[in-house]
Amino acid sequence: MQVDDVDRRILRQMLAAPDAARAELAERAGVTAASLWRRIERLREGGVIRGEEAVIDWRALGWAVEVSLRFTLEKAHPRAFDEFLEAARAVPEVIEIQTFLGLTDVRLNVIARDMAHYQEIYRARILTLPHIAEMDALMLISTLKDSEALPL
Amino acid sequence: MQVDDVDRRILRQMLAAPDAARAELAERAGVTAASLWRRIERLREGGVIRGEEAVIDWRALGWAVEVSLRFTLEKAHPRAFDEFLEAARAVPEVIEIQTFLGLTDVRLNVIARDMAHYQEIYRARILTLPHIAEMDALMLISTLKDSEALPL
DNA sequence: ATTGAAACTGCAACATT
DNA sequence: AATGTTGCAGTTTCAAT
Repeated sequence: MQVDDVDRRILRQMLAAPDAARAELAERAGVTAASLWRRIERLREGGVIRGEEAVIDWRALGWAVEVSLRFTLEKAHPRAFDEFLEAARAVPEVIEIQTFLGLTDVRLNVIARDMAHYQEIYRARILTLPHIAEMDALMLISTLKDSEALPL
Repeated sequence: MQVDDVDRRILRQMLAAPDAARAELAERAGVTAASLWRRIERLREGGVIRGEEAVIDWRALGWAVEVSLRFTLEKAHPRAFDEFLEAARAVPEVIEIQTFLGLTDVRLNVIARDMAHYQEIYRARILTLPHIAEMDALMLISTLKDSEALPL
């Protein structure tokens, strides 16, 4: 899909000021509201903008623990990937799933109310996932995203 | 912050149908539009809802490669963390930064236009980051998020 | 919780460059 | 082919009740 400088300016503004009204975004990006609207529409259709998502702070909601788990799967089994992913998806506390090319096959992010709760989820719902060959875990401390310095 | 069942229902609906109009969300959550509005306002103030973000598909924008890099830092140096994070933040191609408790200290997600471009960024901007003791890299294939089965 | 008024948004038709 | 102008129905915001 064709994306020009104006589109990039709009995207940059959308990321920098996510809650701004469309009229304000148009002004910041230096286009009229109608033009902005048409371009956003095009970017949506072209798949560049997937949608607008509410960003939830799980910690504020009382889920104090987030753990990042890496898995290597049993490659011998032909359906290992599919079965593992399907099972992981069904665990409510798994809030993110990524697949990779490399030593590690899958990464899951898991949330829990506290460490005791995490242990519970870990034993009952993570270790029971099928086709795990190896895994390791890291406790997430903080996430930083830079909406200022992006390659747009 | 105090979050009741109605709040949770609203959050669930917001995650399940991010682009739905507020009026529709109100109906789905079984509250009036005014009530929905007040509750969303409260959840924002309480920090549970951080904001609404445009989700960008970097691949559709022409950034075909995304790599997840894990770093262990030189613990000897007292400012290693701060200096590493500051430097990482200044790299436009670094689109996500997370810090951990565990063997690995930091994870960066880096995007590039193609593999050649990635090699360039890797040599010029990643390997030059200060205080790296160890690192490993994984190429991201796909991200799956489950808005259906969340612990709400 | 309901009503209502003002502001804003999504979308379309048409003229303009 | 993309932009700006205008217009309007529908939605959101927010205060009064």
